[in-house]
Amino acid sequence: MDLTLNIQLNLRNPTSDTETSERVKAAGNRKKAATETIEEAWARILTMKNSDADQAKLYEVKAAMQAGTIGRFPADASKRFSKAEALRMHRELAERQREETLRRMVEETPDNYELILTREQLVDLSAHLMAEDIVAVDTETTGVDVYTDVIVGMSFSLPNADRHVYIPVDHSAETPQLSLEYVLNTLRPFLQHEAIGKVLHNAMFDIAMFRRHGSDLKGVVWDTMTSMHLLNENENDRALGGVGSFKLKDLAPKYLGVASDTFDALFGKNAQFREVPLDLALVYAAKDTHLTWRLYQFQREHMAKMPTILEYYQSVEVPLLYVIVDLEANGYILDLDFAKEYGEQLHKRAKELSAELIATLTPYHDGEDLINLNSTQQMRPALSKAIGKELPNMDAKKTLKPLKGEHDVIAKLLEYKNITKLSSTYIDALPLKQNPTTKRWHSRFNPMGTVTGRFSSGKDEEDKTDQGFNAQNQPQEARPMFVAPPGKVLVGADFKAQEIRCVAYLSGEPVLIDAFLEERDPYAMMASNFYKRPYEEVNKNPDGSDTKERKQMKVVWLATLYGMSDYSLAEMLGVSKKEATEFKGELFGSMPKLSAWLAANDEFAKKHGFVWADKQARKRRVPDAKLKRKHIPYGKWNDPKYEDAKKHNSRIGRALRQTTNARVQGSSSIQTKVTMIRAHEYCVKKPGWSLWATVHDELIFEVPEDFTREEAQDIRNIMLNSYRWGDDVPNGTDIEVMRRWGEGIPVEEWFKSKEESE
DNA sequence: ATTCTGAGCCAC
DNA sequence: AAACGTGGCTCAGAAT
Repeated sequence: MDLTLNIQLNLRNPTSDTETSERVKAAGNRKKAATETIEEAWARILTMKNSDADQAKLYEVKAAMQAGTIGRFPADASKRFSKAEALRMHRELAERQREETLRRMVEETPDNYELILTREQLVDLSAHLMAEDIVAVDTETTGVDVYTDVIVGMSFSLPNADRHVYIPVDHSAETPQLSLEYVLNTLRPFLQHEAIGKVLHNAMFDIAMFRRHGSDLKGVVWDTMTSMHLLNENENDRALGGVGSFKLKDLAPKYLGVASDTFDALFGKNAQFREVPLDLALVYAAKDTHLTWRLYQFQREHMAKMPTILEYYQSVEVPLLYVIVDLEANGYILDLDFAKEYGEQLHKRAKELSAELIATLTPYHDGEDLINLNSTQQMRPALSKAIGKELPNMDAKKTLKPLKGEHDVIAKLLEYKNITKLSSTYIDALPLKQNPTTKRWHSRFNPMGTVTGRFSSGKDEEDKTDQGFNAQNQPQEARPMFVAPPGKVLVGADFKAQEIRCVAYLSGEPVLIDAFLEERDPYAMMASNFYKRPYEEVNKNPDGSDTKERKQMKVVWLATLYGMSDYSLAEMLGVSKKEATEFKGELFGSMPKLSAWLAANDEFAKKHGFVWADKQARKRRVPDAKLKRKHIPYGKWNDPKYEDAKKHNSRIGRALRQTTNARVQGSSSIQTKVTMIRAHEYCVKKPGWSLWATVHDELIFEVPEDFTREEAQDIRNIMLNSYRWGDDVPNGTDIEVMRRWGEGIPVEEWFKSKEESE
């Protein structure tokens, strides 16, 4: 209601022409009296130290004043003209522009945009929807919590009929509207029609929203947001030419040449769409599906030129959307008693440590206030003085840990940091994120959240409820908070050595392939090959622990996969750089096919500016790989003249480090996603079964606790056979059963102990 | 008062 | 010179 009033008020503009000219006149009169003219004031204000944003605003106001469109506020006119006043005038200017934009939007509403308000209109629309092949769909809601918020309207773009409609169902306008229930019932044949395609921007949100209101949205064939990720995963990155986001409003200007204002810019920050007047709601909402449709056509055309990507998108990423909606909706149960008890333990210990640390460090702290143990800025100088040694930074692993044995204060600080991180980020924070509607905890899994194709997990950009959390970085200590529902258990299945198997397949390296064929540990196999010693001897120590050689091989392996320099490798292994270089040289000398593959990845990227994931399903564009290195003469490294050259070269280095990793991580993510789709298909056929989570190389299921050996075997088959690395490299999996996350026993043991207790 | 950035650290 | 890939969250401190 507020907004409607505002708009009406503002259309009867308070700063009418006569008033404006009066103000201009008043300002002019006072100008003579003042010691400073407006021109002088502007000169003074514009030479002040203003931020870029402020400076731009100031110029806008100056131009508007000169054009006579805005004058000084009468209340301010007696005072000296200040920057603050100019900025207040800018706010009025911006507000007028906003109103003008809204007025124009309504005035210029295209003829084929229609508001659907009556049963007759809806019945007619329904018939036309059923005659379409593909329709663009969007919902307008009260918020982004798909378990709590409600639909206030929905829009559709019908390409065959050339119509773009908005159906308000819960706007606070006085105009009578159709009820949501009636609309959903009438449109159900369309919404649930598998063969009538649906195109959306961020489809997971709308699928979940429709489901919440009791109507599945079937037949989604394209998501302009996820497909944009596939077409340009760097769209987020302005340094690589992206627009900085994957929002429809940001993509439309770039790819369709259509200017598009954001919701916030048009309606204000915390505006509710249901308060937007219907004529305005129509043009805004219908434009959304119209743009979605046009973006779809554009994307479709471009992806068709990359048929392997198109095939992957349609057969994996699109079906996956439904899988993730289910996975997220299933959610988690947390053991709040566990969290409370554990949290109290942590607080108690943190308090003790905090008191001791403050007592020790206060004499070395310069500030007036008590030293803040969480501030690296305060802690570094104080701690340096306390131990009599200048610390370069406060990095726990690199800087503090090596000094732990010598200085009790550092040992205590490390324990303190550990505990406070654990409690503030996980143990205390998670219990507060329970969803008010479902009473469960729901994380977000973004299937296109990374540039390589892995999932990211966390909260929604637009989410103001603070209920989201990253489910993929829960530390070992926090995982037991997550418990299986009553009568169920969690079954975790990982891809054993997923990325190394992937490398074995992509490179064709026989040393690696043989390791997997013989079901041997690849690190031990590499160690055996490298040190020319028997496999058993380098695999496990007599006490069952991992050998030094195997551990070292794992470090080197991962280092290489991620493009680590010899310098860093030496640091990590505790040897000289020369030794590290030799070590790597010999190791990879013993695996020529792998070495050739690594080199080929870089060469390909240098030539083409991108690399492929498996089966050319996905590209990772690294345009910086094509740049030519700039020469920096010896001894000039610290010359400021070469700052840009250094930056330039480090971009190239970074791009080349990304190539191999992107191929491996990208291909592995495809394996995980395909397997998830198969796993989901299996779950929907089994009462009580659901997918619970995925953590990159791992799937976790929620299943009835009386699940059978046969069903466990089904899970194994799904893991091993849904996506294979060619014919030569077998997959591997370990399956475990848990009542609490992270406290698993091997599935065989689970069945054995069950039989024994019977 | 709100938003942004960097340091640091959790996961794979 | 920099030196390990992909993410997200919290806190401090600065910027707006």
